[in-house]
Order: sequence, then structure tokens, then C-alpha cells
Amino acid sequence: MSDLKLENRCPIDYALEVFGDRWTLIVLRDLMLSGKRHYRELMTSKEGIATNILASRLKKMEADGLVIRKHKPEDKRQVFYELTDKALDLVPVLLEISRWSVIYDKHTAAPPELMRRYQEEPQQLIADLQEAARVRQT
Amino acid sequence: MSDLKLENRCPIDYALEVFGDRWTLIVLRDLMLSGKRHYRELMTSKEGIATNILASRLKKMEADGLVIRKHKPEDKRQVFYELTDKALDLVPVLLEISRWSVIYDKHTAAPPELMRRYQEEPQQLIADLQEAARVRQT
DNA sequence: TTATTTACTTGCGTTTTGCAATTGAAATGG
DNA sequence: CCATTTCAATTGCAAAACGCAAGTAAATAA
Repeated sequence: MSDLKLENRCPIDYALEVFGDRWTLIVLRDLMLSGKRHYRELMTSKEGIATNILASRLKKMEADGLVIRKHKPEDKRQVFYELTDKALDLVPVLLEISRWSVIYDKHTAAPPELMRRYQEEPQQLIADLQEAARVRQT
Repeated sequence: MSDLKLENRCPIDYALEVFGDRWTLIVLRDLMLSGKRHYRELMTSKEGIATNILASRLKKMEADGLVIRKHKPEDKRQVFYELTDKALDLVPVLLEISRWSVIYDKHTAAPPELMRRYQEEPQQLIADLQEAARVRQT
């Protein structure tokens, strides 16, 4: 309904539809690289996401197959968001973006050790970050 | 003035400020991979960018050091946008995003030959695309 | 000298965002 | 138990961004 040209879509265009807004990538970063899993944790990012925006983005991310919304059995109030393979496969994109930012932002706060590892053994770092994210959510 | 926390900025956050909106990445794609250089060419993207939005984005991209606005000597009406190294260094990001989209969008329109080359000799492909873009704008 | 092309700008209605207050369900404390 | 707190949102509203159509200025073409 919302998209009239489902066939032959440019890959950049598809990516923009899924995570091409100010907040989705911030949420993905926090889930994938900062180990956050709960709504209240995602609220604490220093970029200051508004609660209604966070809720709407998480809903869209679930619809797009990036996260799975689950309740904690021992406390049914609490919800945690599990990353799918589709989301975890964005780790290389996040790292490549970071590489670029480190070069061009003189005030960058990227962890030097992380970027050094990305330069020296990118494949291993990617696998490690994905594995770490997977372990967290079980 | 606009950014109060210039120091210690997350690399993802910096990237979002520079090209984290629906249209900047579309314009960069057209300039870098489709060989467009003129305003009128950028207007023809099938995503349908509005003329005022394109103008405002080009202005911001110039302010952010991604493009340089130049007049054609032989026709002073015409303007062309030259990519800086800062922009050309986003080629790996565009390719990595494309790699992801090709996997997860079943209606992808990515050129298969391009993606095959990216898999087999990524560094050479990146260099070739950057060189091709550089040659176009002189 | 009139028409056309090019690269925008302006005006305006619609949509999205940001902020604050509120809600409802579930757990916790007294 | 019953009141309070926690958690994950939702709602209402003002402000900003966006999308569309029309208009403008400078340069070239006819």
C-alpha cells in the first residue's frame, strides 16, 4: 500500500526506508554496540530521544524485522528487544560509518582500540561484536 | 552555535548529522555512482526529490564539505557540484549498505556485476568508483 | 527582442517531531 | 491487602520540517 514500486528498488533507497532516519540508527547502535535491551535503557542515550519517538521507532523496527519484542518471564512489565540476524548484519555498516567519522570529525569519541581492531582484523571484530550481542539476549 | 557538545561526539551521531536524512544519501548516490553533476540531473531521480529540498540539501552538503559548487565557464547559468574527498570516502559506506540491502530486499535492483565485484575485489572496486567520479568532474 | 533554459526561491497546507503530562498494567512496600 | 512505585508506553499540543505548485532572475538561444 505505502510503496507503489516494490519491484526494482535501489539498495540505497531500501536501506533508507528501513533505517534512514535520525533515530533508528541510534537505537540500533545502542542495541548492538552498547548492550542495551530495555526501553528504559534506550531512553538514556545522550542524544535524548523522546519517548513517543522511541516507541514509534521500535514498532517500525519490529515491523521491518530488525527486532523481536519479548516480555521478561520473571517480570511481565519489562520488555526486551532482541536483535534479528537482519539487524546484526548491519554491524559492518555501523563500523564503516564509524571509520569515516573518525577521519572527518576532529571531535570524535570513537573508542581507539575498537577502530584499531577494525583496521587490523575487521572480519574478526565483526564476528565478535555480533556474537557478543547474541549472547546478551538469551 | 547549533551543536553544544562539539567534544566527544559518537561517530554514528556525527554521520547522522552530516548525511542522516532521507535525501542527502540519495543525492550522494546520484553524484557518486550515477555520474550526475547538475541540479537538473539531480532533480530526475526516481525517488522524486522536491526542488526546495534539493536546494537546501546541496547548501548543507556544501557547508559540511561534501561538495563544491562551481559554475560552468562556457555557460554561466549552469552549476555543477564537485565531490570532495570527504564525500568520495563514503563510497565504502554506500557499498556496504548495498551489500546489506541485496541480502534482505527481495526486490533489490542492485547491479549484480557490481555486487559480485564488491565481493571479489572490494578495494579495487572502491578505488575504481572513486576514480571514475573524480574523472567526471574536471 | 522575445522565448527558453537553468537554478533556484517563495508561499502555503500537511506531516513529522519534540516536549510534557498522563495512562494502565504489573510489581513492590508497608 | 491497599497504596505506591516502576515500566512501557500513549496522548495532546506547539514547533519544525516537508511536499507541492507557482514564481523569479540571470544567461543563452531563436
